[in-house]
Amino acid sequence: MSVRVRYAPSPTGSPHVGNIRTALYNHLFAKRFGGVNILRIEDTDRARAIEGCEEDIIESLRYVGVLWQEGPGAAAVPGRHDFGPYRQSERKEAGIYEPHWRRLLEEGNAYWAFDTEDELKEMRAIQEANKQSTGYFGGTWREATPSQIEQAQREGKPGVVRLKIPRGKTIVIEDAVRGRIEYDSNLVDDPVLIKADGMPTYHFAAMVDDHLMEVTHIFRGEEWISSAPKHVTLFKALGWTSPIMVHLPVINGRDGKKLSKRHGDTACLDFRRAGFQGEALANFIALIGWAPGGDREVMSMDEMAEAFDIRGIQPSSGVFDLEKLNWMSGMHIRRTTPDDLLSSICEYADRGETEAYWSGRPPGEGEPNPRLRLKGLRLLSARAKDDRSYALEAVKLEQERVTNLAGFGEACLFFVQPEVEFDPKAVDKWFGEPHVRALFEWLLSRLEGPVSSLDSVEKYEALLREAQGALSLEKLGPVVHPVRVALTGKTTGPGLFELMNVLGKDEVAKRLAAALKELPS
RNA sequence: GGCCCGGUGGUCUAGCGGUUAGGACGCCUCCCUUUCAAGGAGGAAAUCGCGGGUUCGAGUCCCGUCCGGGCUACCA
Repeated sequence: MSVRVRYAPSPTGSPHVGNIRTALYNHLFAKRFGGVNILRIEDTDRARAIEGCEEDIIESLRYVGVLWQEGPGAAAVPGRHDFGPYRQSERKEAGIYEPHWRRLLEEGNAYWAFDTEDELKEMRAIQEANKQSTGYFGGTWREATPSQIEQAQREGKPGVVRLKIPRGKTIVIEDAVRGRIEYDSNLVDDPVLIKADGMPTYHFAAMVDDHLMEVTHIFRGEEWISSAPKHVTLFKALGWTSPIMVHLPVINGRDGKKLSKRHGDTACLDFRRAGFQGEALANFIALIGWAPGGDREVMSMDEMAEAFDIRGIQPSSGVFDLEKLNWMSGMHIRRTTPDDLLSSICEYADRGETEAYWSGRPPGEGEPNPRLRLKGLRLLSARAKDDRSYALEAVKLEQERVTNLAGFGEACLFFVQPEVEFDPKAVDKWFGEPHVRALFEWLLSRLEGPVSSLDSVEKYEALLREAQGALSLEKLGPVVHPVRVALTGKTTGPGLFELMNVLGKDEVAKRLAAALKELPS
């Protein structure tokens, strides 16, 4: 039987990295075994539904490179059996669930219950007072007679359908990650299958859909593990075989607590806004909770799919370590071809959310200066439009010292800004040296004079070495460093000769002249 | 409270009865070098949560215990 898996989010918020990791595992697993990945929207809770959420889900998936062959946003394949619709609200409307719960009722595996909210609350209070487990273990309705039920219905009481969990048994679940887990069925309460508004609950809809959609493996968060006995009971009652369950460990924040807003970026799309490439994020989150064989870490989506194996999934929870993401992101930046990289940078720079993301951060304290970053990004993207090869050369020179798309903003800024913005510390460090004025003037005279063509890295190097000799300097450093500050405004960056070669003779001359004016008199 | 899951350096992890407990991020040192990175070579950092067993031998198996987490909804 071929593999069929599903990512089944409920549209209650923008998916965070933990959710997306689940989606990623589904994709990797399907891809590894040539199976199908399904996107199914679990929108059975009308009260919690958030408008526009489905778009966020789809965008998040596309961003990290998760593919799905069935469900909203999937391209229809002619001739293939369609298991849709793929939104549970639509499935409910289509009457897909009803025959199954009716059957459960008829066969005595489920029952109507008409407890009011207050009655339920009171029951729970009593259970708590008596230190019993809370939940619906029978109440007044599990063993109600048909006439009692009829009467309640006649009175128009709102009712729910509950699954009748068999008592006095051991319910066994086989988890692919943790192995065999046993539950005392007396401790498993009767879950609601159909709510009073007629909508199915997760417990019912998800399992019915998994069966109908011929799902073979259920990848889901660990938080579902304790309701798994309800699910296997349901499958059994319906005479269906349960898919293999794969419960995934949770991802925590730095402090070991569940990932939340106070950890900063947690939504998948936050990382797109921050400038991480989708594949880098995917690589990183895949490795929280899963280890491919060997010592491999930096992997493309294809490489991960090839290596993906449930046996490599960790049962223990993991921590989201931004430092390591940064490193991994840098590795992916280096693996990207310069041409693709430039395209990604421009796309990133041009996206509206980028500006919103960075301009909303306070300047200072942290490393990146949002103002310079945005300025660089904007200018670089503009430059790429009318002189792509220039922008490409700039990107190439910065490629190995930048860790994500956003970093090209400040890194490439000096290449594309009309006037260099000097870092005061760089100026303090080098422009005060006594030989600098003479150095700049010497270079300027050579550049403005009838020099032979300066069209290679080597020629720039030769020029600077000549300057070193002309000024009788022992080392090349005193030549290189001030010139670097003059041309870039900074003390760090690509090799000076390389960068001069990209800037070109005229621009170098212009900047040297401008720098001369910055020198203390 | 009850039930369930988890526990190897700060972090991600390898390990599947016998290893000097391996790798990666981060940190430190050195090399390379015009700076910063990248790259290379080293280093500090884990009595494998703790305590008992089983065994010639335990991170690996068993029990207990502690700590962390999840569930305990007509939410998913």
